[in-house]
Parts: sequence; C-alpha cells; structure tokens
Amino acid sequence: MRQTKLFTKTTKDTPKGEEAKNAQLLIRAGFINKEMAGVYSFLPLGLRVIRKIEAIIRDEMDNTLNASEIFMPALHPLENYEKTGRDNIDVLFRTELATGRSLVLGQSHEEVVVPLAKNHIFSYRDLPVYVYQIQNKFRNELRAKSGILRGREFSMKDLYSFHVDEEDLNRYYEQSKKAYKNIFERAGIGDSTYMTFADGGTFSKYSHEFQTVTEAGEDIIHLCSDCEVAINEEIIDEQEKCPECGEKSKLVEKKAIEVGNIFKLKTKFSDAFNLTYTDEDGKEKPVYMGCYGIGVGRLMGAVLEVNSDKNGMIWPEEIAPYQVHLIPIGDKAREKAEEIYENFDQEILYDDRDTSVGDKFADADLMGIPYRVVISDKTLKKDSVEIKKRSEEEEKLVKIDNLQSYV
RNA sequence: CGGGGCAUGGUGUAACGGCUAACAUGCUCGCUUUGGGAGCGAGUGAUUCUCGGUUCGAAUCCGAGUGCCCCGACCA
Repeated sequence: MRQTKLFTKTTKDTPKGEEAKNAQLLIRAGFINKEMAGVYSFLPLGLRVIRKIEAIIRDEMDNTLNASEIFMPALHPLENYEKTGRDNIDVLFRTELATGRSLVLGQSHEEVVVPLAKNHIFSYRDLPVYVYQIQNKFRNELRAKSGILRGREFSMKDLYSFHVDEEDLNRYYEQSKKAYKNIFERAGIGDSTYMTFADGGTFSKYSHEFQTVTEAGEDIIHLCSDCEVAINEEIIDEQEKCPECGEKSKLVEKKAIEVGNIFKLKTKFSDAFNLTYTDEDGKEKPVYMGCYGIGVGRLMGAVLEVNSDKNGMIWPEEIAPYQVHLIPIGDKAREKAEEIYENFDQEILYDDRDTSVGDKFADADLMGIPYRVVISDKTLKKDSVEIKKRSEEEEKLVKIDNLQSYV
C-alpha cells in the first residue's frame, strides 16, 4: 500500500479526553476514530489488524475446533429474551419495529442460536455440532471506558457447541482451552494471558476466562506463580488454593483484562427453548451446550496495552497491519524503492510521501509495523537496505537481492 | 446510577469581567531542504458546547441541560 493513498492521518497531539493507552495510540496513528463514547470506526490500518485477528480465530475455530461459521442478526425479538428471563438485564439496547413489536440489539446470541438449532438438531445423529460467528454486539454500558477495551458496540466471536450429554460437552470444553491458548499466543499476548477460574453460574462450579495481565485491566486475578493459571477475585475466598497445584502461598494479585471466556451452559438455554434430541433408545433428552467468546476489538486493545513504547505501537507479526514499512530517503532511493515495492507482495506499506525523514521515522515508530526497511543513497552504495525490527534497537544492512528472506 | 474533573479554529492549548479571542500544529501557495516530527515568506481556518440569567460590557460570573474523561457501582 502506498502511504499517499492510505485513508489515514497521524497526529502528534494526544487526543483530549483519552487516557487509555490503546485509544491514544490508535487515534494518534489513525487506526481508529471515535464516533462517541464507546463507539469507534476502524480505519484501514486498524481494520487490517482486526482482519488478521479474525483470520487467526477462524483458523482455530475451523481447524482446531471443527466449528462452522454462520452469521446471525443483530436485531432480536424480545420474546426470546422473555423465555430465558434475560429481558430485564440492564445492558440491553431496546428498540421496536414500526408495528410496535419489541426488539433488542443482540448483546449475545443464545436467544437466537438455540431456536436456530431447533431446526437442525433432532437426533443423536445430529450431534455434536458447533457453530460460531464474528459479529458486532451491542451493550448499553452505563460507562464505556478504556478506549476499545469496553465499548457499547464491539466485535465479538461467539461459538456455541451442542452435545448429547455432559461428558461430550466436557471433552469439547477442554479442546476449546487449547484453541484459545493458540489464539492468544498467535496474537502475541500468550506470555501475559492466563486461563483464569471464574464464576460458573448456576450449574457449574467454574467457568474459565482468559485474562491478559495489564494495569489497564478491570479485573483482579490471583495468579499462581507455578502453574500459569489464575483465579478471578470474584470467586476467591480466604481458603482458596491454586486449583492446579493445591497451594495457596503462591498466589499473586494482578490486574487483568478478560479477552476470552468459555462457559458450560449445560441445559440452561436448551430447557428455555425446549431444545431436545432423540437418543438411540428413542428417548427424548435435553441438548447440552457450551458457549465460548472472544472480544476481537478488546483483544486488539489488550495487545497494545501489553506491547508499546514511548514512540508508539509494537505489533506482533501475525496481527500487524503490514509486515514491512518501506522508507526511501532521497530521489535515487525513491526509484529503487518503487522497484522493490512493485515486486513485493501486499504486506508492505510504502512511505512514498514527500515529507521529511524525521516525519517518516516518527510515523513508522507510531504505527509499529514489525520491519522498517530504509533505503537511501548511503545504503544504495552497498546495494543494500537497512532493516530494523520495531521491537529492537539495532539495525542491519542487508543486500537488496536478499531482502525477501529477511522479512 | 453515585462522586470528581473538563468543554475555545480540524487537532492540542492560552486569554484579570473590558481593544479585532492569542499561540502551536494542521491545511493551501511559493522558494529552499532530505538519516529522527526541517527553514523562510504569504494565506486559510471560531456562533468560545447549548439554552437561560447577572452586567454598561461575558470565553471568563451564576443556573439548567448536553457531551467527554476518571473513580466507584454494574458488566449474560
């Protein structure tokens, strides 16, 4: 992408009234634009990051968890929520049809996916099945906060699994932990993201959250220094021990942001809609369910809270908007840069702007693309370019012919 | 929803109740410049959030509303 064609502007000024690091950086670098509190537009660079995160999620959903992608509506009939008793939760956005029929904007999709499943699940032969979607959710938060970490409209992946019994649900639930671990590792926050025991609701002792340790977090978790697991403060008591190793002395308090959550619904929603199947003996039985969420935009924000420095963002390679930021200095270098750009693939952002070197470097640091490639008269004399990783200080000269193999 | 703070060109800020609302940045044009947010010159850009009040006079004081940020509560 040529930077002169990019629909984006950067700014030196920190946006007024944005204290969250993720929002400051994303707005300054032109990745997002605030429409109102808790509601953001995603601009080309920000959208590319979102798409990369989604690609990782889709890969793990499709290949690790054998799930099928669907797309459900954001408009839901209120009656479905009356059936589950969730019609009075306070984050529900309410609206209505011209006819007066009451609707809500979807904040989650159990009320839609379960009636949908009733058309597809009749027999034990139809189970298990897994469906997921990536879609915007709407929650009328009393207080949106922390940039894209808690918005009123936000993108979320939600997966729903359907099983013949609790045992099969447990099997899949364990498998989902692995997929989630893969996702957060690939997104570059594996080292700071911990599986966390949390409230399991009416039927289960625990659910599991995936919490990324950061000061920008909203939750307190108690992290076991040995086991790489944590307990959410909401369920901790004086006697609590690490659920993995059984020790309690090793628990350390940390602030963290919940980037994912897996939950055994069991028959709670199947019962509400009478979702059942017929087993081998011709007996009618309830379907067991699990649900599994990941906040896509929140994950993007969490990455920045963990990964940035005073000059700007530092994107992990797999979710970076581009892999290479190509910067020419001088007219001769520009000719060569054009040539390199034309022969490279789509993963290059080419700073073809007519502006000063310092301006280009500052923007490159701000945008945080993993590899900065500078080409100038100086490097051309050696038939080379200079490569610098955003996450490192040192730069190195590389022959132009060998460039492909370095990035 | 309770508490606190803020609201001035596109952006970030300044301005004792008193002159044509200032500075920086951005943007446009010209010249110059090219290894860390370049220089000079000329331009452009504002209903000082809204409504009401006090006053000879309000960006400034008072009231209400709205919006934004932070703390708390809330967060299937």
